[in-house]
Amino acid sequence: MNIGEVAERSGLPPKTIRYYEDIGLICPQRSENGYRAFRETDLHKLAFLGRARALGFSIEDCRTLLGLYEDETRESAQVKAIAAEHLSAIDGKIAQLQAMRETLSHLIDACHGDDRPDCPILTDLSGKMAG
Amino acid sequence: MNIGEVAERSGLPPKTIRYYEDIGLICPQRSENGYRAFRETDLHKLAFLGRARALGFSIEDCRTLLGLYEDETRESAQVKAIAAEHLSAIDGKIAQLQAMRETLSHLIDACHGDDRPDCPILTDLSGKMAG
DNA sequence: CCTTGAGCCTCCAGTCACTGGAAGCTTTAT
DNA sequence: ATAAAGCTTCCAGTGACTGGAGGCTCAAGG
Repeated sequence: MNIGEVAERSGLPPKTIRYYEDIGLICPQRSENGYRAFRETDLHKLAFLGRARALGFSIEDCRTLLGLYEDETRESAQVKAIAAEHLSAIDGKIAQLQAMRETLSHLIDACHGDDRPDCPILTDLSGKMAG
Repeated sequence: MNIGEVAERSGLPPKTIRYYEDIGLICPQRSENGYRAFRETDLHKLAFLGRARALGFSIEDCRTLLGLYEDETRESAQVKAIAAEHLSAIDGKIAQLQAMRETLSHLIDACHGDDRPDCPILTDLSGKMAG
C-alpha cells in the first residue's frame, strides 16, 4: 500500500502519517522506488492512533498505549491508569472552560450590543470593581 | 516602575510582559539605563490583557478588544460580537471534551484494571467492532 | 516515445502563546 | 570591592501537526 491508500483507509492525512513515522510511532518498509510500503499491521496501528488521538490522548500517551497493546504481558491496570489520568485532565479542562463560559455569558447578557460605546464587557476587563 | 513590580501587580510573568511588548500590545517607555519604564496606563493595559486571556480570548482578540477599549467611538455591538463568537467556540470545545469524556469513562468503567492483560480500552482502540 | 498529471519524496518554515536558558549589563546591599 | 538580584537581548523549544517548495516516479493518452 502507498501512503495515499493508507491515508484514505485510516482517515489520517498523509502529512500526519509521515509525521508519525518521523517520531517513531510507525516504521513502514520502503519499496525500491523509495515510496513507503505499508502493510496491514501499519494500517492497523495508524487506525489505533487515530482513535486514541480522537479521544484526546497525547502523542506520548499514544506511544505508551501502542506499546501496551503490543505487549502480551501487560496488565490492564497500566492501561486503566493512563486512561483515568487522561479523564481527570479532561475534567479539569471542562471545568475551566465552564468557568469561562459562565463569566462570559453573564457579561454578554449584560451588554446591550448596540451602537453606543458603553459596554459591561470592557468595563469588566478593565478591572472595575463594580457594585 | 520596572518590569518586576509590574509583573507582581499585574500577575503576569516578566517574560510574558516582554512578549506582549514584542508583539505590539504595549509600548512602555525606556529609562536611560535601557530598562523598561512602565506607567500606570501600561499596568492597566496589562491587567486588562491578563483578564481577557483568563477568559480564553486569543491574543488577536485581545488586541482588538484593547483597541475597542481605547476607542471612544466604539459600538458595544462590536465587543459583544467578539465575545459571542468566543463563547460559541468555548461551547464547541466543551461539547467535544464531553463527548471524549463520555466514551472514555465508559471504557474505564469496563476495564477491570488488574494484572491480567485483557483490556476493553485497548480492544476499543484497536478497532474491534464489538457485539 | 513524449507529455501531462497525479502521487510520492525530503526539507524547511509557520502555527499559538508563551517559556527556558545563555550571556552580559546595572543596581543594590553588604 | 564584591556578590546577588534584577534587568537586557537573543535563540531555541514546546505539541501536533500543516503548508509549501523543489524534485523524483508512475500511469495514461496521443
